[in-house]
Amino acid sequence: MSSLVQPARPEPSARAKSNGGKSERVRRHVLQTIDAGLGPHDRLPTERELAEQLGVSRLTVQRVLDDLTTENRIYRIQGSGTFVRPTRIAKSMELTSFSEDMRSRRMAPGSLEISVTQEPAGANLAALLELSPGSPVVSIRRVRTADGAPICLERSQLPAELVPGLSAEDVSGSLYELLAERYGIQIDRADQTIRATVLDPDDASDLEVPAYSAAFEVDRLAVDHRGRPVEHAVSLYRADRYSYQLTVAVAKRHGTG
Amino acid sequence: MSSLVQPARPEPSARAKSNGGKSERVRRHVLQTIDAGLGPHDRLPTERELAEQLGVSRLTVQRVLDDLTTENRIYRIQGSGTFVRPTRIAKSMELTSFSEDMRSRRMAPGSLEISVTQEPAGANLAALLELSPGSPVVSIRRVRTADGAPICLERSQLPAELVPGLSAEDVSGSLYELLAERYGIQIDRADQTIRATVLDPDDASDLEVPAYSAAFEVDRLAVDHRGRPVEHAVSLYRADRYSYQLTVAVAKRHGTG
DNA sequence: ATGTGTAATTGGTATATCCCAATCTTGCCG
DNA sequence: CGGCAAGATTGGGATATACCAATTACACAT
Repeated sequence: MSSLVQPARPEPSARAKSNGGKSERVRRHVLQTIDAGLGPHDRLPTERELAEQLGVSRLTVQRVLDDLTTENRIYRIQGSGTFVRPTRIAKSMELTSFSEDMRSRRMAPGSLEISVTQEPAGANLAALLELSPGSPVVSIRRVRTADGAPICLERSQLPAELVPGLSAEDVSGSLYELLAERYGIQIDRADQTIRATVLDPDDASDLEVPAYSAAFEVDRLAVDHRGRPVEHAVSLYRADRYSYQLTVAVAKRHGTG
Repeated sequence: MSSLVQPARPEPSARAKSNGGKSERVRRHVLQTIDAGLGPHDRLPTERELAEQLGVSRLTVQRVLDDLTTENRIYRIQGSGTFVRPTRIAKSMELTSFSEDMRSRRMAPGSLEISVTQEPAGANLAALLELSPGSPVVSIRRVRTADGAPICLERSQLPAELVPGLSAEDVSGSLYELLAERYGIQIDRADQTIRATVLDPDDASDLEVPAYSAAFEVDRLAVDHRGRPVEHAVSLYRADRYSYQLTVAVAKRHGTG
């Protein structure tokens, strides 16, 4: 339906530095390297190589790579290397599970009407989770509450092999905490698409609001630190109880290029 | 109407480091210092002082302050000091003006039905812009377009003294670029609250969609690098043409504490 | 009282160096 | 062939040091 759009791009406002700092040179070099031949998940030269090639110290290279990591254009794995992120999406913000989110407002998170089922993955979902089509997937459906009032209708799907023995009682609380504690899976980041929408009568009923009320629809793909997809989720948030507040800032320290 | 909620909080997932790295110690110390007695815009000890007090190198302190800057908990002014940010809101993402946003998708940004008026500030607006009530404020109303199609209805308000001689012809393009080029005002960051809503018939008509269609309402307060409020704006985005896509990530390198 | 220039202060950038931790490679042994 | 251990590779963290750039404070001249 909607044409997906990204809110930001690594094209900072004009702020050319006359001195031509070395960091900028390194940054440009790395970005050119990426834009030139490198595809997603390709490996960049090592920090030590870049430092030597460009005639700067390794720490300077590290700073630049730190920035690019913050901007989600690359990721690093200690002992392995530095790699190109697939799509360069917006900037990072802190990952929020529903439970953390609510607790930070001193509200008690909970769940209603939990169902946990297992089914074979369709083509789309299989692609998202990097499974073969038909692989078993665990589907979790929950109405999330804060202090008992419904806030969010959440449908999560995970590869069944990652969560053996998962039952409905397990997911009355935080799914991410459960993943970490029982299955040793650390969610590292997630790509989210947020849309404004209106609720169809069924979903509205579950959230206890009138049909066609305004809502956020959040589509999320969460991955662990190695980039392995762990969870696909679609959440519907009541607009009258939930809004996004955030601070946006122009990028620091990167010249125009 | 809606209870404002923040999507994130600086409470990273449990990831205690056993070694007790120095960065963590410094981070904790700084955060405690802030939480203890310091209020908004109070000055923190200098980098050199912190380094000496905590027995670490200045560079280590700088890294920690870099992180806290990224997290929008502090800000730094070269030659002056390091200061506490007012409210600790979510994480930063790149600031996007509508024009930049559209160009990054290779769509041509434009404006329709521009009106520029001047009026005295009411109490609320005056407080937001840190003016005395009744001070003159320039109001800009625009229907923003991408490739000619209406996308967003935007109402901006700026202190009149900041933009002398502003006329309707001036704001057919990017307001932020105009501020930078003609008035030397660099927008540094903005606090935004994003809500899901439905369009009332008037606004829907301006955006050429049916009444009560879904939309994003973005409430923005933009400030320059010294924290001086420059613009207050309320924007309504067509949900069928616009969605937010972003990558969220768990915070790096900060232990649980 | 007002402006002006200089010096001190404070954050910004960069270097060289060291060791640690996670990962990957290689080769040996069963 | 499989598995495991040692070593090389690679990012992570920290130090000491030096100089630059923006801001502020203050003494001084007008």
